[in-house]
Amino acid sequence: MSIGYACIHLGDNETKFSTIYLKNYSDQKLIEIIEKNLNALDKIIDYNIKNNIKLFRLSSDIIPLASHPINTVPWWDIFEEKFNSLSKKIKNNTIRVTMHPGQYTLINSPKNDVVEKSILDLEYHNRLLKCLKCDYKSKMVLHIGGVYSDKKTAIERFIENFKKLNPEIQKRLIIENDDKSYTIDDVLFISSKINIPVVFDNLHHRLNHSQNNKLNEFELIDLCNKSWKEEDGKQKIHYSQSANNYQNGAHSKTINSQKFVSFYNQLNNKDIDIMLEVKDKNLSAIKCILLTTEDKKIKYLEKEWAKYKYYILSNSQQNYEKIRELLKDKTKFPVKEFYGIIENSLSIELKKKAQINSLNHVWGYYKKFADEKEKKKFFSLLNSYQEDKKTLNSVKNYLFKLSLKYNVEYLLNSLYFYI
DNA sequence: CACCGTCAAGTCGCA
DNA sequence: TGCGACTTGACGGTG
Repeated sequence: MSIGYACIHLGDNETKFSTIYLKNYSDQKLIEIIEKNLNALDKIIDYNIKNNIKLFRLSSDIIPLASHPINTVPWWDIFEEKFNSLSKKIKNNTIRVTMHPGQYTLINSPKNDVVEKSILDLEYHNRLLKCLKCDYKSKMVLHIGGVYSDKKTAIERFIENFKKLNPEIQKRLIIENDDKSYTIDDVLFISSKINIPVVFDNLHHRLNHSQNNKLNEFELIDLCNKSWKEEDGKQKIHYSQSANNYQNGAHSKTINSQKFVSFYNQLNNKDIDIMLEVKDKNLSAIKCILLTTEDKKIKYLEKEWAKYKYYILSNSQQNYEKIRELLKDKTKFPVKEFYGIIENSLSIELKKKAQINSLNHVWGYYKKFADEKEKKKFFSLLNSYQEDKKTLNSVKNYLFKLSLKYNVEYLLNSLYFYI
């Protein structure tokens, strides 16, 4: 079983993907951006290896404007060497990569041009996976698409258009229930017709399910399991929690560890891959991996603590002390308590006065290095923030710059500037 | 350098 | 008929 995250990586600015707009398009610029993005991907893969994250969704944005006619750059040739080295890393570390074409990729649209463009987009996704020499266990997840005021016909169109796809794409595609139109019943029905795997998404299911189906989510996961064949690899599901309330499909800031563990336990040790959909991405992936690992060593929690500690300190002195106490006994592995306290700190919205206190606190780390000009600048920014003339982020950004300049490692390696 | 409107693409629901 | 939500961050023009 693997737990993974989607596309974006937190905690390192060099792993950010860049893009290009039509207005400013040039081949040269595009090539530079692709190179930058592949290097970012490389760093993300390294991070995933280091943190034992074996499941990862590649961003569709690695190649900007990938299926747009303006882009005629043969990037698969230009970056062949880079792709080869990436593919080795992925393979040697048995990472399963997947992709998820976006909301505009619709093979069941009644409009021909929409379908044609969608097929081009699917071809792009397949091509990228091929460049990385991924086998057919590397899947592309697709939603069914629109309803177009006639669901039955829209489903038929999906099935008919699927049958016309390139067999390579057919072997990669898996289908997922969505939060508005197609329930898990609909998706299982389509799967029964075209014989491809089904991804169960728990949050979409909660927001959109048929009243007739009395099965609970774990029984449905079992049902979906039957759609996965040997050559498809392990069954994959999407797991997320909603940000605020049951009406909203927006994903939560972080995974609540109690809820996750309860869900996980009800899976009864089934060997399936869980793709997390959550705003804090890799952070929640590591959390969920540690919450469920058999390898219960306190050093993993200590490593996590090193990343979180300055943020927690800036947010809650009390929680900071609690965790220090918690990690004293080196023979234990208090993972649930640990993340419980972290989550508590993350949920605290600091008042301005407390924010200023914590900014002052962080400033303490540079005091020794910073010159008079930098000191002046910091306090002027702080003052502007106090008077609502500047945002909190502008002060934080300045401190981040100082961290880079003076290479204050413990702050650069911490999540203080990223969460 | 901070701020903020805008960005390739589709569909749906609602004013 | 047209616009915001979906979900999202990054680009890049502006002041």
